[in-house]
Amino acid sequence: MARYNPSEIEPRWQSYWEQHRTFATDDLTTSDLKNGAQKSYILDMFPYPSGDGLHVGHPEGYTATDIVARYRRACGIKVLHPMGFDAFGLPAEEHAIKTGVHPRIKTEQNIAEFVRQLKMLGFSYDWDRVVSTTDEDYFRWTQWIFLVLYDTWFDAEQNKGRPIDELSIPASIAAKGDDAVEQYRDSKRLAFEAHALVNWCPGLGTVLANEEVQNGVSERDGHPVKRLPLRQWMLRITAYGDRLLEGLDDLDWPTGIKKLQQDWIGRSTGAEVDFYVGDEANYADWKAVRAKAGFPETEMDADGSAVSDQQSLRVYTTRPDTLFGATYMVVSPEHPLVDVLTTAAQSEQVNQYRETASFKSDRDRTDGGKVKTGVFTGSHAINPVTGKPIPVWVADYVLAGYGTGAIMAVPAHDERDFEFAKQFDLDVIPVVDPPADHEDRDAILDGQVCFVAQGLAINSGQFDGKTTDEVKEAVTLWLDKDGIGKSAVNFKLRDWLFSRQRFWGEPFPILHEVDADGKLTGRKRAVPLEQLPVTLPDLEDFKPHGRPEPPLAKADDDWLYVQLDGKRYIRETNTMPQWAGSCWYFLRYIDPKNDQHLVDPEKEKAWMPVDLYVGGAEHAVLHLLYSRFWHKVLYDRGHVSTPEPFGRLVNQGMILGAPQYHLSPAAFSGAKASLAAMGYAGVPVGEDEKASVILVHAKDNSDLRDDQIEKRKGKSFVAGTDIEVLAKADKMSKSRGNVVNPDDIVREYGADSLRLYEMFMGPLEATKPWAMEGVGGVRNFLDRVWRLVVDHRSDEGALSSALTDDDCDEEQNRVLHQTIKKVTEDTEGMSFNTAIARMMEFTNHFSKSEKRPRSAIKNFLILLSPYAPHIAEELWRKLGETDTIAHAPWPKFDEAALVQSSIEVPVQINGKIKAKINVSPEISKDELAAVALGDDRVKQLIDGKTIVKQIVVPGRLVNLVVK
RNA sequence: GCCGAAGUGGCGGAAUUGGCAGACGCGCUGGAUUCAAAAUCCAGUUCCCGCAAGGGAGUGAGGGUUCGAGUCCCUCCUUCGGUACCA
Repeated sequence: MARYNPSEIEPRWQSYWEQHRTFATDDLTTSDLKNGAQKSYILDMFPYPSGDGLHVGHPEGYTATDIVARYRRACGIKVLHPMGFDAFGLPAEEHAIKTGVHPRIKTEQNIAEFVRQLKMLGFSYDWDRVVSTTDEDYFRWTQWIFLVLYDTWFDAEQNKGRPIDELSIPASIAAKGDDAVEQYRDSKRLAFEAHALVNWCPGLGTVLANEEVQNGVSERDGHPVKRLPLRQWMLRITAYGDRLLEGLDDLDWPTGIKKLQQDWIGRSTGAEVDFYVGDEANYADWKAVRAKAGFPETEMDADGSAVSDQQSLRVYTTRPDTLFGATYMVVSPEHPLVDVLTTAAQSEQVNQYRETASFKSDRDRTDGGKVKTGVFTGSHAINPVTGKPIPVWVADYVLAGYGTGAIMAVPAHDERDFEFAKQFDLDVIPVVDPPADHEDRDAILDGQVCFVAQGLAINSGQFDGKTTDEVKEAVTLWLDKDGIGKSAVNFKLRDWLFSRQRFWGEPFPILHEVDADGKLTGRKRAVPLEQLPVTLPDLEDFKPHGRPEPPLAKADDDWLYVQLDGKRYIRETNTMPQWAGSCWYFLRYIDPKNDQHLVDPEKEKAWMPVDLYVGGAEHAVLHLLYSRFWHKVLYDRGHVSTPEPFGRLVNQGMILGAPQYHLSPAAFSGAKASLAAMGYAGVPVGEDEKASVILVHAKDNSDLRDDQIEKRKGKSFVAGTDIEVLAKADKMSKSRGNVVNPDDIVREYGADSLRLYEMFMGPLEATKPWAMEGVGGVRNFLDRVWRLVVDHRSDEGALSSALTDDDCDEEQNRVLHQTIKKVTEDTEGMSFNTAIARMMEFTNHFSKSEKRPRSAIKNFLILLSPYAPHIAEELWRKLGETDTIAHAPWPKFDEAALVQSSIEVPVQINGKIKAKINVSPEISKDELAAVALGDDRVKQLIDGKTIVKQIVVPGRLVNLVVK
């Protein structure tokens, strides 16, 4: 058979690469780099090995990186291009609960399937470096890094993490004894324990991840989810807020992703202000004390909430300039001072309100109807600048976890406060005068409309007439001097809740001391490093035990209890979240088998940072932020050499299903009968406003074809009817029936076609719909490439008789070198779609040639090889080469071959193209103008008119402006 | 609501960044080859008027800058993605 047959050649080359270890990573040391070697670490976001196998979205990014990796190798650059699996996670555990099969078994099966599919696509990974986050050899080091976090405190002065034993202990604490010292240390560690709310689902008897809770009910069975406080491990990512923000500046990342991270970190500047809430009679005394002693530091409790002096209520505001307009205050329902503030008369109402709020999830509180609720505490605070008493309310529009959990409300200049004030009829005092031309100025000054922008101060005593910025500064200074306020910085970023009450995750390497009666003493210690990893216990079954403790608590005492240095300990039973393993996997690829270090420092220095990181935008914030955080801690502690892990980041766009014909549910029910008569049925998808019905053939649920739709006046209708439909491409999903399986594509068209098609669809970053005809299109191209070399009519696979050892003619040479140039530039710029288009043009040109010089074809095959490696290898071999094409050096283009003896230049008259002239490419400006004016058609058109202006751009165009 | 990305033929998309709009592919039309088909090859294919030569319009809408705008500026519309009271 002489036909192009990918199902025969692809597996053959895949096993060739595997046997010859063609893509084993080159050795690389820092001295190689000093001697001029170039390196490139090309990384894919590793997949979660789901039971569904690979979908077509995976190969998109993987093909892109594979092309770059193969291209750079061909350019002589040392390449590290690994793959692995992010294999901890819920689905395997759910599967285990259902079937009793250990998650490890299911996970290994899934990984094996992923590996099969990845190999089937011919990616040039170094398979010797595969890691899985679930391997004990791997998570040993995840636990090790956790212990680094546990052993680190953040020195705000040096702005870096330091070993905990370098933390100086205040004398007052040292005086209280060892336990106090240890508690003090614990309160500063980057990994610390605190009480936080978990989603407990009594119906399922299990704790749920946030993703599993929707609208306050369990996503799986619809049971309501309760929020329970549980002891949790937290990571102090907030300490690195500034560093994470500043680090973004030097990264070659999409600006959109940087912005998302900036917004997520959410740094704001403003002031903290204390409002006196004590007995009015003592206000003067309090002020006097403050003026003398100054503004006390905000002290944090072990769980991160602010400690108060009980006499004052501390707020955070970004608009200290509006302090004169603060007409009431609000504290969050969880605020520690609520009980103190609530008067006896109000206590029933307040308690009830807090109770209701405690059942609401964060989502419930913030989602849905924006109607604000709240209760008056009965107390008043004193506005420090006006000296007037203002009421203090409890309301859940103030979040406990941000700022101080309390606000001064300035309804005239804050939308939320304004809304609340209108609802509860509270005072609105404008203190910022909008610009005179503001359309609502009168209403704003009358307190009828809220104004949040900047202006000039009014109703603000000595500050009247100053600008917002001036007042901000002046008020903050004034408060500072009186010891009742201070400038402050806040982050939206919260500390990272790091523990999960699940089985299938990394166990924490932490031991809690127990006394002789088995009671916790409150003391804990790290598992000694040489005892890592802490492996998961063998459990009989994985069913939830009905209590909100982690499943590991069900383990045998053998696992659970540890004797160490004469003391008895119980193991930590929480497990780490799925993010943990993915925070550092790129380091392990560099040295995957090292059992002494997480990564050999010399190798780490040679390969880091990652030069190209490709993955979906869904990880824009969390994964990338968490990774950067861990990396900075490892950097501070000297374990890695770069402050940032990922130099360049590219987000691949989503691949949508093929367009389908939709109509609204109402339209569908109206037309149901007539559609059924035509053999059509509807598949309802989406919910609420997004609900719609997809039209399909009733007999096999297949989508309608284009010829079953007709277009009239720009609208689409079911052919022969007035039933209007809308063509729309959606995310692939089982319910829509638009999922494309890579196995099917490889079987029908071949892996090279799949790779090529996904790259040809459009720009890598764009969202684009799948079209099966497009796969046929690139397959056509590969067939043509095949016939460039092989005589497809011969049974023995003889080479095409057009092949010759002659040199290229001038035009062939130009086409070849233009192709080399364009493919090189586009591959470097990751514009794969246009590189492929250029290769198609090459193929079209040489297909037509009677004579096809072998040298040109070979050069072309090298250009093609990163894109369609199997066919390139096969034809390379057929042309007599004996080594793999992967070892062929990337061709260079010859600038001289690109120039044409004559080029066509358009001549415009008043901006419209009227003629074209053929000139030499080197023609000067004046000559070009002369040729243009000498052209017959141009002469004719400007005859009798005056040339007002002539624009001559050599090599591009001539434009004559005539009157 | 806010933030981000994007709107170009029947479809996916090109366009050296202000210089020939529609590269390349799909689809479609016609032709060659064939007993016939598949496959292949050749030609055509933005729309409108015209037999043609040619003319006119045209990159979501409207305005502007410019000799010249898909590209820059202003206003608006639509779609997709993200986000959700962060004081």
